[in-house]
Amino acid sequence: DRVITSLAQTQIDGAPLFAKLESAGPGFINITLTPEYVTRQLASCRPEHYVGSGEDQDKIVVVDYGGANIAKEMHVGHLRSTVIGDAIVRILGFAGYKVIRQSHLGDWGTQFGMLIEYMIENKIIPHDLTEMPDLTALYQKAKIAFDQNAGFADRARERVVKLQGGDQETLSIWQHLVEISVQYFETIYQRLDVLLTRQDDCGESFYNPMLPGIVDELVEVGIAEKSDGAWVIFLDGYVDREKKPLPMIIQKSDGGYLYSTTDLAAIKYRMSHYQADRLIYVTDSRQEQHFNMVFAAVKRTDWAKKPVQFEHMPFGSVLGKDKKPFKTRSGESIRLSLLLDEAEERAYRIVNEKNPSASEAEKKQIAHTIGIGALKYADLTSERTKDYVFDWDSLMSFEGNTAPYLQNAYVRIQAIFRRGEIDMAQYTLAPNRLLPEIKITEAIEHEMAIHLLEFHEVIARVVDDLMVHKLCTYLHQLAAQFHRFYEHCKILNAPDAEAKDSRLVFCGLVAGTLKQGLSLLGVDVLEKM
RNA sequence: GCGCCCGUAGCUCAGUUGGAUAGAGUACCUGGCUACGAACCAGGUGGUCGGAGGUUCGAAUCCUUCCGGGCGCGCCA
Repeated sequence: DRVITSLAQTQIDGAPLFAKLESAGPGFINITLTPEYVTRQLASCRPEHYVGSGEDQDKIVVVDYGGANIAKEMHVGHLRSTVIGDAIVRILGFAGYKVIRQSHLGDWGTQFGMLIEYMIENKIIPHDLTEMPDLTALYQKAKIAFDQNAGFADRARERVVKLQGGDQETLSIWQHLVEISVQYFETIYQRLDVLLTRQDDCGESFYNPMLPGIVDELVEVGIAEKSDGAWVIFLDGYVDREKKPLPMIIQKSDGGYLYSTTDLAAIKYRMSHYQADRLIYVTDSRQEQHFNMVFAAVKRTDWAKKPVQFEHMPFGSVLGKDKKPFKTRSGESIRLSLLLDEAEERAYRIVNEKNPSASEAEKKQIAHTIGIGALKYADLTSERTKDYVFDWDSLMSFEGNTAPYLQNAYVRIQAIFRRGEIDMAQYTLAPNRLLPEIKITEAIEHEMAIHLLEFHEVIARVVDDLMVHKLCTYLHQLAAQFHRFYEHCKILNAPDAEAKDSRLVFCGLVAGTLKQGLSLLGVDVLEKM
């Protein structure tokens, strides 16, 4: 406060240089940054404004997206973790982190015994299964057999033992199933335009060989103990229904391992192999207790060779308009591929209506960009820990706080430069380029200028608290200010050449900020829409 | 029963870490395209911030307690 006050009192020739102070009732003062000060700040903007602060340079962060299950279609929950994870990966990368993406696929365990046993018993040869729908059909049949036929269930569990023991036939079928699933995941990643690729897939099977060593070590150092025949870790503050201490089980009494064991192994591996400084887990909020327990257990080990930050980045469920989990009428999860189809179809209809003269290829491209963009933005714009209500009509109306509103501001700016036959590059930040002078004459320009200067602060906050929606709020405000500016101030027909230049600088800075900001959310901008 | 999260306009959501008269979008009403793209803008209606106490100059925000909702709670992931 004292800094602000002293800045505010700095004057040249009796006029305030940085800020104007006004009384605002007893005990309050208004501090308004002067146009002169804001102009100077904006003029000193460098391209670095758009390439992050670099304060976290060289820090290593591992982002775990949770994992889809092999042999199952992805659904809205996976969309959420993929989109939120992608945004935070981009933002941390922008801020200077070395980011390592990890998709913790569910590619191991009982369900594979079930699938593989079913295939062998029913003489289904792997070669006949080529795409995801083949696997989901198989999964459904195998699941029914598993639930209704106790003999089959036993044989499926034996099959798991064979899989873990490295039995050739079992393993080769398993690899085939994984391959089909991974290819399917990759097509979804590509449709979503996320950074995730199959190189980032690192499923539970990867950690399987490490599990016995993890348990042995924890037993040896006395962190794990035996309870009811299982190896467990007791952690302070966790009790069960009968108020008895609630342990985290790391090895079942039958010798099997659990997901907590796998997560422990993954953390150890990420700390030693990747030298991670920060570990972020993007998963459903229902897993919060699980991760807190795993983190608490890790803190009792000596695995960390330097300070490591563990964070669970939970997100709420997706609900339908009836406030119940977003599902089809028959109660199944909605297949992600169909969801993406619908987003693009709805977008196409609107593009077709608003921009009928565009070529078919252009319409398709625009529909993809705004359809997927709107879908992703909707997932990112609300506070992520809350459940979120999915409503096609408001999501795809493309009015209000949606991705197309932001994209439209960018498109309007492109249209100005196109119409004026002006090279936008002259008005965008680049090394060794001096932008024309900014002259603030209207209140909206003043407001927008201050807001433009706050971009890096917003990024810094999101890097810190991982609340991506703050970036959405920032960008929406910027777009709204631009739309108001656009309605209120003539740009190409500005009163004089200097005003025109100044306003074009605003256009260039807003366009650059919107493009950068949206790209951090994984949303593309367009020249026309 | 224990633990975590939540309750803000009819609906969907923000609220800068305790500041001024609580803000957007949507819906509804009104106005604006012979001016750079109307997927836009301007104005209006709409609130006991779940209830009650407390902390203090000051509370949607912090504490306590009720009411209402969601989720988790030993060998599933």
